[in-house]
Amino acid sequence: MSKVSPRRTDPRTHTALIEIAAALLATEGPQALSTRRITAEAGTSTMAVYTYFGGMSGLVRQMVHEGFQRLQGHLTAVRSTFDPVADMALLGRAYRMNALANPHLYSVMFGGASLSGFSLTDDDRQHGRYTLTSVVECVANCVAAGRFADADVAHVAHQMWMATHGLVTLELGGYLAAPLDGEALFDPQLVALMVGAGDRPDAAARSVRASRRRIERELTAQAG
Amino acid sequence: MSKVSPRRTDPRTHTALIEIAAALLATEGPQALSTRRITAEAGTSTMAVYTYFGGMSGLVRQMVHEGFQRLQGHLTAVRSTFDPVADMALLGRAYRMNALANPHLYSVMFGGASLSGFSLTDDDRQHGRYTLTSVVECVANCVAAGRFADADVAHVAHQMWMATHGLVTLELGGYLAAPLDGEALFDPQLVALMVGAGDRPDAAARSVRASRRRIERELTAQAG
DNA sequence: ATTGTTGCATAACAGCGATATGTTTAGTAC
DNA sequence: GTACTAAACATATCGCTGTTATGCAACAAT
Repeated sequence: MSKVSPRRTDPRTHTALIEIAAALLATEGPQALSTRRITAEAGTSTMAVYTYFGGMSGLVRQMVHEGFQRLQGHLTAVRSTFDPVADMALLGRAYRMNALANPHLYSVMFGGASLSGFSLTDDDRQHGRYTLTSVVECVANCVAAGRFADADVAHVAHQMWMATHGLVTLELGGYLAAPLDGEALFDPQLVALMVGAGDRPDAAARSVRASRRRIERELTAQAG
Repeated sequence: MSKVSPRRTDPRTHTALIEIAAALLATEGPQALSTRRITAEAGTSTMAVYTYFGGMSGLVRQMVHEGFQRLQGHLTAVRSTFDPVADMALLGRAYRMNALANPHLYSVMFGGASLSGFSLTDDDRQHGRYTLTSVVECVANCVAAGRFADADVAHVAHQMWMATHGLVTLELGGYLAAPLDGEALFDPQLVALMVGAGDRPDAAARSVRASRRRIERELTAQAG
């Protein structure tokens, strides 16, 4: 049982490969993702992809996991306030902004876009389902505050997720042409669903509208 | 000015290539779509793809157009009845069934899944937007029948489309695990949106539930 | 210093879409 | 009926892809 610790991998190369791949995916799209492009920009040989990730699929998987983590970070960054309906609007908007900021990555994460032979495993999807936990909590807050009808919380959260996901994916697919763009459709969509969830129409519209100030404040704070 | 009509293409080979490609996409997924696989099964050389479609992108584009045509056929097959809200539920269900029957094709049509270098053009998307016309008409019927509030018809139709599209894409992506599968979520999702569109909650739930008989009848009629 | 284990570069392989080149074939003109 | 033309199509090839076999270099343990 001789324990031999041979040459170790360089963690900087590991992160560099992921970052280069993510940048390539974001700027030039899925077509540009190739072992040769990535490793050339990283200054290594194509073998690095295999020693560090076991292949192209492994690298894509790491990117997807980071994408899930970033999304979750954006969602948990939305604080719970006295107005849970406005919180819900902010959650949806954060979800949409994250998707618009990384459209190709979002497609791989949720759209099922097969990228270089990569396909989601059930384990990967489990990371993605954490998306829902923030929404479930928010719906529970809405019910607790007496704003939503006391329906199945998980069902309502799924409705919110599906509606926002549908809006985002159609928008990314280019199917929401001006002047009916995603921004103009986002509020009515959320309001309609909230009304369906038991909120009174005028209250839902008012609270979504009222959340705009928080939204703009947080966006400018993030940019500055 | 001698008019010479040279050798013409064989329309049977044309349709055969598309059908083989569609079958391959449906059974083995996007990875199986290659000029060599398709032409080998068709008994021709790879050049056939280029003479008939100008390349792989052209063949995929033809498949997508046929997919749009079939979807439109399924939607227009939903007849308008005295209950436009139930019609809306049937429209959504037809949309979902068509997507579940051809998941990979649906991803290419709406998910923006880049397939062998193919990407949708604005012209292609215009075919896809015809999806909305059936929904717009149905919403207009709902408003005319006094079932929906007199809001922007196009906005409401977009909401219906986005919600159904979101449910379908998440379902295709494997994100709706049992027991919260798409079937269990479909009705609540539609009811919530219809309530948000101005329908009374109990009436919306009742009409969606009432449409089940028509749905089952038409499905069994289609199967038999 | 020797040895064992691993990182990683080089070169190669099978498969991909696309193309250049040559052959075959169908349709017209005479 | 024959000659001609232009497109259909096959063959071979190119540059690209992910992947792998091979070999060498580097580092830890003994």
